[in-house]
Formats: sequence, C-alpha cells, structure tokens
Amino acid sequence: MNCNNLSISVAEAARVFREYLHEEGLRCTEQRLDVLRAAWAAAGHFSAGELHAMLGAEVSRATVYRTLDCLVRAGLLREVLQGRERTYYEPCARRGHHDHMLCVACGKVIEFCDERIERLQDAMCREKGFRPIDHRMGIRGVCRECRGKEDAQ
Amino acid sequence: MNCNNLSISVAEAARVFREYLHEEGLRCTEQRLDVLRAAWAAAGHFSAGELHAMLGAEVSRATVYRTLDCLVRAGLLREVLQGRERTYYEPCARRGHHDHMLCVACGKVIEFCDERIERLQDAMCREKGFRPIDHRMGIRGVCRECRGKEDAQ
DNA sequence: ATTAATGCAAAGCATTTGCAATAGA
DNA sequence: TCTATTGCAAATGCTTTGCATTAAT
Repeated sequence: MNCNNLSISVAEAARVFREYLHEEGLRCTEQRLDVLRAAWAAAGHFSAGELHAMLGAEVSRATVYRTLDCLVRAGLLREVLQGRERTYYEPCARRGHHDHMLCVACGKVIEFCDERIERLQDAMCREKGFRPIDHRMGIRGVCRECRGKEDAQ
Repeated sequence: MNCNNLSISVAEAARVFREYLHEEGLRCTEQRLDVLRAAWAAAGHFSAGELHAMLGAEVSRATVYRTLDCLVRAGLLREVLQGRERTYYEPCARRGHHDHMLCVACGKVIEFCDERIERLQDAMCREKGFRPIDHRMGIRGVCRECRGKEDAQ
C-alpha cells in the first residue's frame, strides 16, 4: 500500500459520489451533497454528531447517519478510531492509507504510515489464509508536546 | 514486545487482583471474584453482556461493568476490538501481546502477532516523539473457511 | 462502626428505525 | 407519476448512575 496521504478535492468527491449514486439507482439529494461538503470542510476527523452540528438545521440527524453510511459504501469515507463512545470518519485518500496515534492527554491525532508495516500485515493475512478488506491500527499514548508539559511539572 | 501469548492462570489472576484491591483500599467481594473467574472461564474474547449471561443472577449487570473497569485498571484485562456495537475484553497475557483479524462473514477472531510489526510501531512512535501506552490493530476480512464457502457457491 | 460495593431501575448517549410527508427521476 | 429520501420522534442496545440496602474491613 502507498502511504501518500492526498485526499481528493470536494469537487472530485462530489463527482465520484454522483456517479456512485447514479450507478446504484440512488438519488442525488441536496442533503447528501450538504453532508459531503461538510465532511470535506471538516479538517481531518469528524464524528456524525460534529457533522450534524456543522450543518445546523439543514440536514436531520438521521439523514447525516444515513448519508455517512452511503459515503462509506461509495468509498469516499472510511471509519476510523472507533472508540467506545462514537464513530469517527475521514475522507479516504485517493491513494494512500494511514494509521493513527491518539494522545490521551490532549486528544490530538497523529497520522502515520509505514509501508513496511503494511507489507507485514499483508504477509500475516496470507499466512492465515485471510483475505483482508480493511484494517485499522491505533496507538494510544502521549504526544511530544504533552510529554514536555509532564516533564515541566 | 514479546509475542508469546500465555495468559496467567485464574489462581494467579485472583492473587494479583486481591493485591491490587488491597493496595487501592478497595474491597475484595465475592462478586468481583465471580467476574474474574467468569472472565478466565470464557475462552478468549468476551463482552460484558456475555459475562453477565454466564454469571446468571450471581452478579448484577452494573457490577459486571464496574468490575470489568476494575480489572482493566488492575492490568488483568484489556479492551480489544472496540467495534461500533460493544466492547470486548480479554485477559492480558503476562508476557505477550497480539492483534486480531475479524472475519466479517462468520465473526471469528484470529489472533496473530508479529514482532517485526511491533518493532516498527515502536520505531514510528520514537520518530514522532510519541510515548506509546497501548495499541490495537484489527484487520477485517474473510477467513479461509468462509472464502472456501464463497468459492463453493 | 465505617463506608465501599451491590442491585435495581432509571437515565444517558450514539445510532437506528417506522412512518407519513416530500421531492428526485 | 413513482418511489427513494427526508424529518420527526420513538425505539434500540450498550453502558452508566443515583440511591437505598448490604456487607467487607
């Protein structure tokens, strides 16, 4: 897997979404595009609730959830960092994939990717006869800045 | 990290738990020990609900949840595979750590561990100045058996 | 005796769903 | 027109919590 983390533009995402909807015989509604735009406007990660807050009364909560599922199926978003509390999403990179480090002190998310790790994961799957669809890796810990603060105390 | 996956015996787990409770000024109740025993009786992974079902009326649902938190704090259990739906737990290996593959077809969990991956993760953390506490890696996909069934169709 | 832990039932919260109204195609 | 989609409110399912009772130390 390639570790370049370039996600596509809103415009291209919208184009891909329209295409997906058309192919599936689904309808391209204003609400669906609103959700897509909000998802792209949100820098990095976001939850369904955050997106709903951004959209105000434009789109109902139920529709936000339904559209997020739709965008995942369209291959435009992926679910990441499923915590105990809520599901987070982020735009799929056109090329590339990355994993996450979560700072337990400040909540910051650091993205990283290592092709060697990806290759080893693929190797493990082959070894077990497992066909991978998706994976997620999250490392919880303390980031450089928060370590600095701890030391200062 | 060592990939040996030997978890400690119930007896030793109970000893560690008692010690932890004592140190923290907490009380060693029959219910807490019941939960610990059930956790060790459950092969591999289990959810709070499954444990509560195993225990029947011996321990209330609320106490199962409270005790699971307690066991995690004691370092005896860890949370794994936090899916959208519920939290799973498993006994901490005394030495050793492993990751998971989840078959989306049959729900089976395959454990694996690769020291090279662990080392690379540690290297990524050092590179980012990140102090790791814990990590989880899950690969979703289709297991060998389910792939066989798919092919047979 | 103290006071932490329990059980119950109710509350919380993210997410899903039934259904009548709305609006793409 | 036809039927997928929406919004609302209620439901779901896991988890947490308030509080009176019980029990460990």
